[in-house]
Amino acid sequence: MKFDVQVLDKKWQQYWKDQKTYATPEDTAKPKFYVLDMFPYPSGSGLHVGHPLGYIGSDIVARFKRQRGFNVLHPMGFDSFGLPAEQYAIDTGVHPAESTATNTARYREQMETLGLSFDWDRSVNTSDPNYFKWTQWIIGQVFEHWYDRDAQRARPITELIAHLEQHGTDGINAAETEEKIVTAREFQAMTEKERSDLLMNYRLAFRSVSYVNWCEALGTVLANDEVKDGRSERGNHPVEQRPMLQWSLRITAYAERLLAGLADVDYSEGLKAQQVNWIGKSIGALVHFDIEGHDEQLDIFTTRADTIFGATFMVIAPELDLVDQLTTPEQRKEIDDYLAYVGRRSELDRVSENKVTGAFTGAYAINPLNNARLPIYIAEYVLKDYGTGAIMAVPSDDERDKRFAEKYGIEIIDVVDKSDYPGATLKDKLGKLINSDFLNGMEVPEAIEAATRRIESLDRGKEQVNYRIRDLVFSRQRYWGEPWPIVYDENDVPRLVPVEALPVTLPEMEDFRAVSGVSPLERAKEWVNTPLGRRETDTMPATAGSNWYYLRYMDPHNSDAFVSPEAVNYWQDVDLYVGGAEHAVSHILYSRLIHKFLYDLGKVPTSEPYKKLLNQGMIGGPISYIHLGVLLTEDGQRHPIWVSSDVAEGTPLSVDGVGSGHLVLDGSAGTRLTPLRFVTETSVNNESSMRLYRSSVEEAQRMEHQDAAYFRTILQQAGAFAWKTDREGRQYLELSVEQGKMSKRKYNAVNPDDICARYGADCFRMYEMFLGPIDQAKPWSVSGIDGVYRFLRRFWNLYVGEGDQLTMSDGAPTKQEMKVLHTLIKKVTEDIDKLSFNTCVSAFMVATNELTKLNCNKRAVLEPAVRLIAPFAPHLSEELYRALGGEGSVHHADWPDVEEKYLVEDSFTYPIAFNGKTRLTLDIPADATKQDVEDAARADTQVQGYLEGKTVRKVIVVPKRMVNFVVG
RNA sequence: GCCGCUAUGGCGGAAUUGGUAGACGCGCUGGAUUCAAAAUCCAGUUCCUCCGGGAGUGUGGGUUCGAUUCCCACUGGCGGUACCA
Repeated sequence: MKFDVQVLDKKWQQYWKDQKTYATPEDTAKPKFYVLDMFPYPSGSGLHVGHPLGYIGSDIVARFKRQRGFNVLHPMGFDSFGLPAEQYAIDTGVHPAESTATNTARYREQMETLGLSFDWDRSVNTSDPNYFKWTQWIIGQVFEHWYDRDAQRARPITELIAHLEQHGTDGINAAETEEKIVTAREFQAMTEKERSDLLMNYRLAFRSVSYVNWCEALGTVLANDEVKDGRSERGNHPVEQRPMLQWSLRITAYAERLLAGLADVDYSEGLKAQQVNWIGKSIGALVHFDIEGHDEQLDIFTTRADTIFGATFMVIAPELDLVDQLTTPEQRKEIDDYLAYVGRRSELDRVSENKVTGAFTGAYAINPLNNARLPIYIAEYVLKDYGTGAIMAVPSDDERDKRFAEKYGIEIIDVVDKSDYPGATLKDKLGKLINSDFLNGMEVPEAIEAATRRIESLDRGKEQVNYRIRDLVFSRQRYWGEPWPIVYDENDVPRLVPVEALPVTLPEMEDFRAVSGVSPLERAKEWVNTPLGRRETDTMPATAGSNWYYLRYMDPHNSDAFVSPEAVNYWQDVDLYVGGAEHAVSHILYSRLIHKFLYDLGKVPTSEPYKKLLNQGMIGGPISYIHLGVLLTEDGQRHPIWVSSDVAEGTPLSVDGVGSGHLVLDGSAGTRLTPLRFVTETSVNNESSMRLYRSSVEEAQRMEHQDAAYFRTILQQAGAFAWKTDREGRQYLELSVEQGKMSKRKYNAVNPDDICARYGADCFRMYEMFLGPIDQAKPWSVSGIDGVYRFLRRFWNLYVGEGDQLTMSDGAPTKQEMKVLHTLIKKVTEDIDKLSFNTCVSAFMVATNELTKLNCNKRAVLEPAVRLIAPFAPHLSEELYRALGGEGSVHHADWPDVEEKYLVEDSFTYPIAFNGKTRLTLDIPADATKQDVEDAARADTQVQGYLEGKTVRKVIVVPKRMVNFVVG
């Protein structure tokens, strides 16, 4: 038998596939363990070395748990619907179903190459009709329910209808779009269409006109989490706010439970904090202000009711309908001009400029506590979506109100004396109330309470909890997603497509490009018009399929239900969920929402989907940039040139064939990404730069390669290159470099296939684990992989000697050999449980070094070691296990138990410290008492040397730890 | 700004409840083997040093017989988020 990684990898991967070694048996007698990796989107570029970090970690746990006697569910599938697949299809002309199938096959192949122990028979695909039938069913159920705040759960819409018929809205405490009051009589008199419209106010999946993130370039609306800094996360296109008729999920109904549930799960503090921030709970007061000369009231939300005597004006969001009603004729022009200005401004301007602007409506509100007249302004800084979209402005205690007041010359009344709290800012709720009538002298928290109570007693408002989280926009005007299972009748009443008619599949279309705000499905006339009615043409976002997929793996082929009660009652929930931190908010939050909804329906037995979450750290790679500047020649001509990153503006330059002048960095200057394959690292201590040599540029001109083509393009953009010359006379440009997430777009992705081919999957797996703690970010580097390879060779050589023959002896192992083995068992068992895989690899190295030194060839030591390394190096361990005569697969073999008796030491090497500084060590019997240890130490001549001429003030002896002499 | 994470040799990193800082690996240095190289093996490798020692876990303080570990105040890096009333 030879240590030939390519042969071993292929042999055992084929064997596992043939034998279905990793199939999950329906064995409910065993305890279950569910290890899940986050659903990948199968992109065209395949896996890079950052992806497997999590996959290997979870695979080790899955294999470990199998060996420990658990029935392990460890599946993998693909999030194949969604924007990226569709954009790719539009760019390449390949139908998304086709590209998805190709990419999925490639992902699976790569995962098999890594030796991952997935049960592929349970694989799912969100774009598979057998799968999305149940996505549609679940969303249909959401549509058929409303949220009863008193019962704190979802209830069937039929129960709401029954209540409305008997009592109207009286006695209903529901999660709703807006507060509505309807009597039973009114409800009974309603037409079907009117009823349907009213119910939309309560449904958990509902259709409404609201301001949404519209992305013109993508031709669709986006959810809040798909927008970053006013641009689409996918494609980086500008996004604007537009009122549109859209389907949404009422996640706000579950805000409190989503918050409370975090206490029951094992997620990192950071991740919990992100969820808490996203939900954004704040406790404050809703206060009604009268408006002079109007019947309407102005409702505001504030967390600082105590500062109400400091309110000197009101501000409402420009988008509110109330604006039009409040504007006086004299102010009409000013308001219209301002609204036009706001309309012109993109989300991006708003975010980036952060300046205070506004306009006066001409109307006045009346402070309910002191009847002060407060001018009502509109201003961009007040958001229509938060609270009531209106505020009472207290310039003395709010940064933005202060800037606004200063700009428009509005009075500022100090109401909080912060002199007792030096260093406190306006945001801190600290200080003593002044100029505030009955609140004077109170500390802020007390005053908030008192003011709220007074407002309530005057019936001018109430305490209110407010959330930052918005309902989840669940419509996309795109082709590649699940169609909403909704049809509209002749009166435009939406009806759920019955389960027998599911799935609603996509029509075949030649051209599925989105056209401004209209779903491409509108063009599939035959598909849209059905005997049941007119189909909804919006599709669902990618999150629809991914927020419940972990349940489908429990029972992937069920055609009667999304999961059978038996399956879900056995598998319950995910014990360990591993994936990237980029899904910390959206994916985790939305699947928690759907899970809680299904819990309310009694379809799942647990209230949280993921018990423990591990976010693997990102593996970064260098991203190199080539710098573009302008050469301003003496005759005033401007020539674009590529320059070294360290060349400063104004530097005199002379470029062959162009002339001489100096460098200008202005509008046309900038950087372009450079494919790393053309770049050489600088030799000395400089990680922020790399060199692009002229020779590689010339090589690129000749190459037939995608990267070479891109590279030629960027070089053609500038007419000349201001080469520098190194010591050997070679010409180069210096590029700037930063570490970043691996992606094909940044030309820094490293493919795991090449590494597996060279070193074998076992080596790759152990090397990735050896890089450091799995949850920490780190740059990719192959330096060190040789060390892991050498270790595997040495491990192999413990078993296989000269002539590739097994060299096992059945002799009794020595005490020392058993100690090495059991130290290893203990360390690896504990560390896998702690998800500390890097230290496991070290432990294997230490044990291998020691056993090599001991020349150990005892079966009693080496056979258990094979079972221990199996989760990390599945191929090599399988080969050795079988060679040693093991039955079946090593991956079903029992995990060795640690026997403490082998770990007991006869003596302990005590560090002897003087005043806390360790000076020497002494071997003292392990069972020595404190006094024995002290006596033994004092008896030592070296110790006596240190103590000579000094007074021993105190001696500290910690048995089996250390000895410390405190001397003076 | 706010929230979270993080800081240890030339590098990745290790160090149960506070108890020998630098395990393991890379790199580097020297040696063995070889005609030579690769591969392999052995030894050394935190820094300073007058070879007695001394300093040392981002910085400054504190608690302690003893601090990488606990407390206080800073600084840098990474990630998230932001007119959220």
